[in-house]
Amino acid sequence: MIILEVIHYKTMMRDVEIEVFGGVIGLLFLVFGIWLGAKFFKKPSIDKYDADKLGLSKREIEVLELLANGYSNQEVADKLFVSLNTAKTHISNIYSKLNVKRRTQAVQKARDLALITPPKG
Amino acid sequence: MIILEVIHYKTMMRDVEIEVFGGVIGLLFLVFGIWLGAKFFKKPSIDKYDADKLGLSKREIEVLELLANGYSNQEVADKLFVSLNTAKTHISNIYSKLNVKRRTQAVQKARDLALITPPKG
DNA sequence: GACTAAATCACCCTAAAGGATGAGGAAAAA
DNA sequence: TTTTTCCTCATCCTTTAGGGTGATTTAGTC
Repeated sequence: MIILEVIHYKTMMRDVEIEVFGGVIGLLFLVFGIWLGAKFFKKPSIDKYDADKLGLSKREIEVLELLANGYSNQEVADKLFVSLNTAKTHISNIYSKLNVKRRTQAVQKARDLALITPPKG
Repeated sequence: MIILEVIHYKTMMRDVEIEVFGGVIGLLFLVFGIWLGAKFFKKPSIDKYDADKLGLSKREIEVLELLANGYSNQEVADKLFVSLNTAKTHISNIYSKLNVKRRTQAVQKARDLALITPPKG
């Protein structure tokens, strides 16, 4: 293994250099460890597969995320730079595809199916 | 620093021992890194928030649960065997106490504060 | 007993949400 | 190129949600 080879080569160095080297190696493992920790404990992103199965478009997922964050129709429209009518159309289409009748149900179903980013944490 | 002292002491060891030592040190940093990564990226476990601090009554928590399950005002009323007006009053009071303006925000906040039963698990 | 909080219900009104439908343009797929 | 999907916006209409206020009853507290 390359790293161990380098460690072996290090035996020719002076004492101060050895300590610095050890620190660098430790730092590398530390960074790698943090990366591993983040990889396995960080919240998962949206499941595009399920979204496709329900026929939800990219825009609709976007709207769904906003609904889950408590935005009103008008706020969704402002956020996406579209008219209120457009936002309402998207929302209505979402209800149809999710087979629900209200936004709270849509958000609930979206959470269950992991269609949206989970709540903060 | 203790670890660096140990690394220094290591210079008296034989080559094979050096490699093993390096692996151990790396492993320690790795574990520490994973711990760090988990600490900052893992979803924190929900501490049981004191509903009393928000002044939410038992009945209001009940209503909140129903809102989180996507019920309409009328359905909440039916579920609790009260009038629609009563349900609306409870809901309005909830909004005031949670300092929100819409039901989706109330549900969101209730989830964040673990005031209601989590969706799953 | 008086005080307080909680739960209940009512009426008024405005704002927001939702249903149905049509339609035009852009982009991708056939 | 034709078709289809998506995004966009619109109008009309109904239903639901929400804000404000006041009132009654009951249960627990001081």
